[in-house]
Amino acid sequence: MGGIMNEDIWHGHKVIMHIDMDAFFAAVEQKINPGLRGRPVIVGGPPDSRGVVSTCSYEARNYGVHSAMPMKEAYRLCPDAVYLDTSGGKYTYVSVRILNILKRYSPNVEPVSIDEAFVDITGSYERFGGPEKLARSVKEDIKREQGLTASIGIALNRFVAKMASSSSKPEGLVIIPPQEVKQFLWVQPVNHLWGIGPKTEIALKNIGIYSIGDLAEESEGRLKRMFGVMGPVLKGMANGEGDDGVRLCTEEHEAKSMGHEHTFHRDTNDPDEVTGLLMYLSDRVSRRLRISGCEGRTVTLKIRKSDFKLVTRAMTLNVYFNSEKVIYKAAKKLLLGNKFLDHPIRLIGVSASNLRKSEGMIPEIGLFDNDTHNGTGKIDQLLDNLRDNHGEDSILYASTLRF
DNA sequence: TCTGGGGTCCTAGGACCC
DNA sequence: TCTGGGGTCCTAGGACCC
Repeated sequence: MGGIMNEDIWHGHKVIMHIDMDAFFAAVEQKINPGLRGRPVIVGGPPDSRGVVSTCSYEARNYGVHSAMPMKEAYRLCPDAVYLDTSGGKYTYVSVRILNILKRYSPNVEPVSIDEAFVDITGSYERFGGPEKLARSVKEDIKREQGLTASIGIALNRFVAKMASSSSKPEGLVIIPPQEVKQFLWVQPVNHLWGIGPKTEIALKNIGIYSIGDLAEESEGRLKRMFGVMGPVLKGMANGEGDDGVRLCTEEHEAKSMGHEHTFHRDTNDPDEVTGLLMYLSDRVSRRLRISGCEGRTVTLKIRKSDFKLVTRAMTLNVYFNSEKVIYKAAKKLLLGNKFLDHPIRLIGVSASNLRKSEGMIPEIGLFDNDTHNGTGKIDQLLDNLRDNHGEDSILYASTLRF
């Protein structure tokens, strides 16, 4: 160590690795079912549904299919593809195994989503012979043990690492040394920057900013006037400045809201159909609250109308709740009180927010007495027990059976 | 082609309190 | 007569990410 040849280009910087699984859901399906290998696989539901593509295999991408594309359009482009529903359990199982692989290389692993994670390898890369050797070893482990490929980016902070991994999918490995961050960023279009979506991209183009390099040169004052607090942050990112702190997966992540939503196969304002779904969604939300030991105080009803316009109405209660009855009652009040049934509805959603951890005590109450301090009754407890022992769909409210 | 479902964060206005 | 300034809570909408 110490010779000029070995001088550490990372000295004084963190070394952050971003791992992104290639076409994750589709790749898992192809791994489980060898008959799907080499074929276009589209995960996201039946081809005639109103959904969008969640993930598709690279074979499907050759037909122009990509994620977030409406299912019906994917079908038009690639009618011979295999269409699959997403099935959470399988993917979570593989995801946990991949996180365990990553933990061999550093304890500082931050899962971003089911198929992505950041790893702070500042303190461990030397042990593996440098960042590149470490990354190659990670990819080999994932390939050998899970039969899947990943793309990896390494840089001095999280968002540059993420952009590095995105820049060479699939099976990529891109390392951006601290000295080369600006060259890497500035030639790219501005919408490649994390946090710049379609709206911001248009606003930036309107003032002549097309590349990240353009953004880096724009005056901070102008950006602040246009984008508020985000303005200067964006300029900083264009110059490679960003958060390099990795949040450990051992740190408890407290959810801020929990919700479920569903799009009807056809728009409807049939009261039975709408309230039936509302009951189902309320049930799902209350169940999630209880499983995670949370209570909420605010119920939000979300309605997407036939014209695709989104409306939300919220109600904050005086008491915390985690029972289906309380959520449903509030959601129904919001539905009827705002006359949402006067016009056809495309989607409804129910969510709970203003969350806190429940107090542990469960008061002694009668079977049909559901009006306890937090709204949890014996019936809910019975349902929880049934589902814990026999599965999530072992019991449903009668009115939810149609779904 | 007609646009999912799970979230987070930010903004802005109004009610209300001191 | 007119009418402050700060703070919190709540609601609604919107941008963005995976």
